[in-house]
Amino acid sequence: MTVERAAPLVLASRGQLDLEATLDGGQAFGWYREGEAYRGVLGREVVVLRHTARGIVAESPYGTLPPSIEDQLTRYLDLTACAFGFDAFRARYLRDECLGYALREWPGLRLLRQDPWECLVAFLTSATSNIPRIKLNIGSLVRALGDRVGPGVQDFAFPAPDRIAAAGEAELRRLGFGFRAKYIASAAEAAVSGQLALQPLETMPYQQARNELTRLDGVGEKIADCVLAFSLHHHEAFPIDRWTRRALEAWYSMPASFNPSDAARWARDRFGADAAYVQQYLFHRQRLSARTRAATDRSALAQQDG
DNA sequence: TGGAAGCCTGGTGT
DNA sequence: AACACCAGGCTTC
Repeated sequence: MTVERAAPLVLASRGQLDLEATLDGGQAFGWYREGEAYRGVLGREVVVLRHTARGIVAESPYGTLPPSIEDQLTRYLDLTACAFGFDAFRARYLRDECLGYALREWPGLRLLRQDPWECLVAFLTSATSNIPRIKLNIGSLVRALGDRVGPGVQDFAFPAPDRIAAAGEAELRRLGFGFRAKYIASAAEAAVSGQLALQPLETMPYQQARNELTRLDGVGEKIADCVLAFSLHHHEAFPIDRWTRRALEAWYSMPASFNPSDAARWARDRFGADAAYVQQYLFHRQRLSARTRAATDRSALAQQDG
C-alpha cells in the first residue's frame, strides 16, 4: 500500500530567506524550532518550513497542504520580489559601514506580512518584556483560547478578537499577561465592536494608520510602528527600541538626547521607504552582537576561574 | 510639556 | 540556589 504524498512546495532559495533570522528574530512569536525546521500555524494550517538542497520547502507535518497555501506563504514571507525590491535595497546599503556587514551576514532576513490582529496582540504583549517571555505568553494564549488545528502541542489557530474579548482581562491576567491584559482585552473589544478595523490600515497613508493605532489603549508609537512594519507593509515605519536606538547613535551619529518620538522621526527622515528594513537589520545586528559579547564575557570569566 | 514612577512576571546573571 | 536586576513601553501624575 502506498501513501500518496504531494510534491513538496518549494518557496525560495536559501539566500532569499533565512528562516531563523526571519521567523525567530523578534517579529513573530509563534514559530517553533524542530531540528533544522520551523513549525507554526498560518491561518488554520500547520506548516513546517525547512531548508533543503532545492531551497525552502513548506510541508504539512501530518497531511497535505491546500494549494492556496503557496500564495499565503509567498505573501506572509514577503517573497514577491517586486513588492519591495529587496535587491535594490541591498544595493543601496551594501557599502554602508554598519548595514553592509549585516546584509552580507544575514542576506535572507526579511520583513514578514503577518496577520495584523495577531501582530497587534504580540506587540501589546512585548511591552517591557523579552522574546522568550513573549513566546511563552502567546503560546499560553493560543492553547487556552485558539482552536486546535493539529496534533502538536502548539498547533492552535490564533484566537480571533471575539474569543479574546469573551475571555476578558481577568483570564488574560491568569494566562500571565500582567498589566498588558487590560490593553489586549480592550483592543479585542474595539475590534469586535468595529471601532477598530485593522486591514484598512494597510492602504491608508502611514501617519494616518499610525494615528489610528495609537488611539488604542496601550499602543504608543513603538508598538504602532511594529504592527505597521511587520504586518501592514508600511515600510516607512521605524520602531525605536533600546537596540535600534543604540545602533543609530553608534553608527549614524544620532544625538543621544533624542526622545523616542524624535528618534523615530529622525530615522524615517533619514531612511525613507527603507526605514523598516533598515530597522530590522540594525536590530538583528545589535541583538546578536550583544549576545556574542555576553558569550565572550562568559568565556573570559570561565578562563579567569580556571 | 517633559520627565519619572509604576506596572506583572519570567529571563538572566551573579 | 536564591536573589537581585532587567526587559523590544505605556499611562498617569
